Amino acid sequence: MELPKSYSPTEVEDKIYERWENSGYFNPDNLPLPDDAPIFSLMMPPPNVTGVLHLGHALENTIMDSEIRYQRMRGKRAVIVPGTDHAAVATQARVEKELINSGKYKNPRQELGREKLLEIIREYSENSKATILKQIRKMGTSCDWSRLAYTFDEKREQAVNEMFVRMYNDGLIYRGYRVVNWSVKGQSTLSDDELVYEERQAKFYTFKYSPDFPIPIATTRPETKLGDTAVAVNPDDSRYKKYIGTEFEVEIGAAQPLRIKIIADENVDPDFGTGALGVTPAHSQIDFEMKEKHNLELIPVIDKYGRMTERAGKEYAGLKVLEAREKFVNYLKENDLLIKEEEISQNVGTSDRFGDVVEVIPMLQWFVDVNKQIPGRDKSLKDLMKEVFTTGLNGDASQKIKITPERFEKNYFNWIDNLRDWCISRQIWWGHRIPVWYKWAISNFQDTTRLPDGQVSNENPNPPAGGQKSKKLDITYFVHSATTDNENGLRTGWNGGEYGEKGNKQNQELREAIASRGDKYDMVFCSDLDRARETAKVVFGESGVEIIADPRLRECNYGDLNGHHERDFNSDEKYYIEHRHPNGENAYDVEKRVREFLDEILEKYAGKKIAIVAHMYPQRAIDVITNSKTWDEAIDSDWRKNKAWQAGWHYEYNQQPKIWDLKIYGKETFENIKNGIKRIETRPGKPEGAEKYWGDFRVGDVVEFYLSDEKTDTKIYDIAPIRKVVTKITHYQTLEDLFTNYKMSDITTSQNVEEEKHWWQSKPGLYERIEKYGIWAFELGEANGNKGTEATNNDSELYVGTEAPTGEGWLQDPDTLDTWFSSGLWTFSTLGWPASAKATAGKPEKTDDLEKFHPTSWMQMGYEILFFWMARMILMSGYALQEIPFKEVYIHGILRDKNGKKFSKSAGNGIDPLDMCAKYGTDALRMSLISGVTPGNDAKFYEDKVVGFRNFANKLWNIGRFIQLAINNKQQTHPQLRSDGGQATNNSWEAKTLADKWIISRLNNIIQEVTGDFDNYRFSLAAEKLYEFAWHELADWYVEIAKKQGDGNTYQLLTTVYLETLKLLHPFMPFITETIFQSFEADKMLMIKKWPEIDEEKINAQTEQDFKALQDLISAIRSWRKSAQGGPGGNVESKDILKVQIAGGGELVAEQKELIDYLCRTEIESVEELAEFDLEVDEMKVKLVI
RNA sequence: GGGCAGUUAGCUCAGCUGGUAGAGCGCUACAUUUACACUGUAGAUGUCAUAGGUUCGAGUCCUAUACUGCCCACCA
Repeated sequence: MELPKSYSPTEVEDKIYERWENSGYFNPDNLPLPDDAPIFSLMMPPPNVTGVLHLGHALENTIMDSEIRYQRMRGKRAVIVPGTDHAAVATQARVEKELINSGKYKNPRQELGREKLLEIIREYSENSKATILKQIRKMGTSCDWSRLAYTFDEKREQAVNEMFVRMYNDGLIYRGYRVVNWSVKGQSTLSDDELVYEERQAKFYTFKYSPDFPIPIATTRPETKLGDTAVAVNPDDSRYKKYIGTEFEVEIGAAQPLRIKIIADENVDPDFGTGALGVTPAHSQIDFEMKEKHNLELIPVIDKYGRMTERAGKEYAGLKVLEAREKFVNYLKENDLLIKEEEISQNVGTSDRFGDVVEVIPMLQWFVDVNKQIPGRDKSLKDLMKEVFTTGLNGDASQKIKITPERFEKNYFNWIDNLRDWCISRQIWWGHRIPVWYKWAISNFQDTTRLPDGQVSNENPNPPAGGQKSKKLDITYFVHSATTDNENGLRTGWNGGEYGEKGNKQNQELREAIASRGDKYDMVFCSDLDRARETAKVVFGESGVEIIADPRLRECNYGDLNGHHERDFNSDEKYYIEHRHPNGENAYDVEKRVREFLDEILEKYAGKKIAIVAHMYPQRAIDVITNSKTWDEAIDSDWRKNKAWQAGWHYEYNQQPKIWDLKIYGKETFENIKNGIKRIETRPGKPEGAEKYWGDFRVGDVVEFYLSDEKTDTKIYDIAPIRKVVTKITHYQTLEDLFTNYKMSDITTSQNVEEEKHWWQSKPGLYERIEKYGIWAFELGEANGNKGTEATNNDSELYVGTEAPTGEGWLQDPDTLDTWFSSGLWTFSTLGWPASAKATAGKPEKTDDLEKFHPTSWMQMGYEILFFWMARMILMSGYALQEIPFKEVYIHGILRDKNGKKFSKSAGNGIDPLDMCAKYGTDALRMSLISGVTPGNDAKFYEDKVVGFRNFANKLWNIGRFIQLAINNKQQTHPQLRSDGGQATNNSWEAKTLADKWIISRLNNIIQEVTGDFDNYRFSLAAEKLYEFAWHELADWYVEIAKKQGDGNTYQLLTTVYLETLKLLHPFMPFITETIFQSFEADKMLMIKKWPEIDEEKINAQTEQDFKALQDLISAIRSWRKSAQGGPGGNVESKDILKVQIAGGGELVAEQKELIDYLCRTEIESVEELAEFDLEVDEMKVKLVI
């Protein structure tokens, strides 16, 4: 087959790839190798399906394909398993952005809902995936497509679920209420590693909580100070030492006065700021840790919409963070508390994907515990992650990872040392659903789609598939305005609602407040008492919304509060309680009817935004019901101070049961409860200032019992808590009452009244309270169908499993997993792990592929994902398989444009690798990505570089073309030369001349060096050496010499050297080398040819030295010719007659005279050897020294 | 604050274990030659950031310093 004049990559590349693919040799199982051939496996770092391949991917594909092709030619059973990554946040953020940019949607999550949005993302990702896979082919990557994987396909989902369940069962995954990084814009958590720090200017305020507070503190986030619970100082700080341990109560405008405890902490730098740190456990990682250490309270003042909470105080509730900051700073100024205000620059954590400032807020999320000991192993995940670089996994030196370049080890260790528990739950939808189901969480976990701008969508965008539709009410509660009666201090609720000046003003304020917030309500409810009805009408009447009066929203019927709230009986008018109706209600009755009311409207108007205008007690009842408060707590918040008619209280009602946790002493009791023996729990009324008492519980609440150690009063954790639901509550005035109303057999704790009395009497304080307040009895029922997995307890309300639980009413956690959770499994989830659903914790089960290819031989990645990915692969693999994920890892840098800037869409400097392929050929692109690049260092990419390698490809091509043309010309005289039958490479040549010996020596040298370079991952060097050899030795010299030598032997030799060179170049330039090779040997495939063997005997230093001398001489002559003849139009036709004077090597010159004459177009007349070097040049003589 | 890289020709960068400074691009001159103008031949260009040290010998090893970039922590 004759080659065209120049190489046109576009015509051959696709065909060649197809030929490779059809050959089946991408699949290692098909390679013609002995059974015991060594394995070389490599997992493709899966590109994100967020778009198309960029240059970085091109680089990765080139590196790994070069490596795999080299290994394949070395006779290894080599495989690249290809795949793509669903890239949870990245993809969803990308699609949402596009939807918003399209102008069709303002908030896609809200407007489309979970299923529809997921559908769109799926479609997008499938398109993107298809494109990417095509592009990978285009790059020439020799992957085994039969093993193609996707982090979000069914098999990988199994792996993810299996891993989650195992880690959960081993206690390494836990659900906890802890501070997390929260993107307000993205409405999702982020891991610590996903934060991008930006330097910004900020104001640094120094202030005091109150005039007499002894320690000033400084902050850039004053608004969070509304949630401070401590001030930390350095234990050695003489200024503050005396205050350590004391507690202050300060009133700074929060819902309740702050109790500030002065604590000592080593980490406080006495020289920074005021040397004292205001501790805000709810909104700072470090402060949260202090809270754990010093047992502080936690007050969340910022909510997940980036607005201030009720706890921040009525003045602040609902304000955006920045508004609150301004307001609080003003407050400080007005009260003369602000000491200093200075400009500083600080690092602010922002979200890479969503682009907003990240808030730290406390939330219930899932975490991987990196410090806990792995059951059955003497190490934590953190230890394990270190071990693989030190002693080797489990102390096995063969399970040690080698990293190139080594310096990244240090980075890695530094990162590990700072590693906190890994938050793995995300609130975005695109990703692996957390394999946890909740029985009681039907509405608790529904997605709220309230936006940062305050808009609220009441439609549940995520109706659980096949399950119950979750329900929720969005309630804003307003207290009616003051009537003239009120103003006169009369509490004559039944009377009409005439407004005085104050009432009218309040009404006006309320209308304005509602209007300014743009609040729209679907319904307004009010109590049937006049003043509430009036207020509702005045305030909402014009909006046309229906106003419904409901008697259940009344103030209490002035009932007998029956001893539950002692303070209420004080009648200090603080709580409006009077005793008009002896048979009226108590607070719990109010709660009961309010709950009925709520249940009813929830049934009818689920998802609606409603306003309620009523009185104080129903509001407290709602507070109790929705916020799990006790009545005491509800009563404690002084509603009048907080201008309820302006702000309104905001509640979400969703029928979620309260879950209480309760200590149980005595294992027998615990077991009785666990085993479902019917039981009545009895408790006396509330001890003063004590924790919960039974009067706080209500029917439907869930009680979680923990077994506690009587002596130390601590929970015994190796006994899982059990859960029961409260089915009935009765209050008895005396123990006798209790025992007459219950059958004794129902009661397991005591056999009779006397015994029970005896027990109580032994605890005088308690018994007195029974005497005074009576006793509560509770009946407990089974909390419904909550069978967890084997390793967890049977009574958990949550189910963790690889598949959905059977039975009614289970709802899967709507959260998804951090994308790196699935990426971490990549090296083995791609190989069929888990082998079966029966695989049990700690016992790796192996598929054939897993057995054969894991740990993988090699991995390459950019340093920017070292922590994200490498660390997590080590964690997952080391945990689940007790194996390292890969034996060696090669770190490459990132590509930058010619100005050193990162490539990015926004910078507009993006280069599409496919454009480069089309313009210059894939091989040229590959070479340009490989050469001039050192491991771990960034490299600049510019088009000129590709042009250079395109030229090189063409040079390579034309050498082949020359050989073939020459051979065809010679065929008459040398019939053994054939270009098409394979005989051309039969090695039937002999290195006869100096040039022959030289090129063979050089070839072997190159083989040796390039092989060494490959083995040490010096790809760049290998590529450059081959470039140099092929062009400047083979083409520039030997090809020219071959023209002179011109015999069959020479061409045979030339062909051999050439084809060997093609083999060496094949890993870098697969397409062109394969194409040329097949034009020489049509029935063979270069891809699986054996890598050239070094024949060390053929390496001859003397030969190379001699030839070098010859080259120097020829160069010198040419140089002389040029300078001697000078200027253009020199005489080229006629040959110059030369007399050569030379210091040493005269023999060589004489011997190579003909060649020199040929290459220099000269005629050497004589050669004279001189003793001394003298580089003068005259007309016809060349003097030089060798 | 801790760490890691880099500083070599006009530009982009090699230079692995210390042994007389390299490549590509660009630049200059010549050449239309039968594989290739996507070419060939010849040529110019460097106190290898600075200062010390080790060594027979240092771009390479050691110690400081300067500048540039990156990572981590802090950011009250």
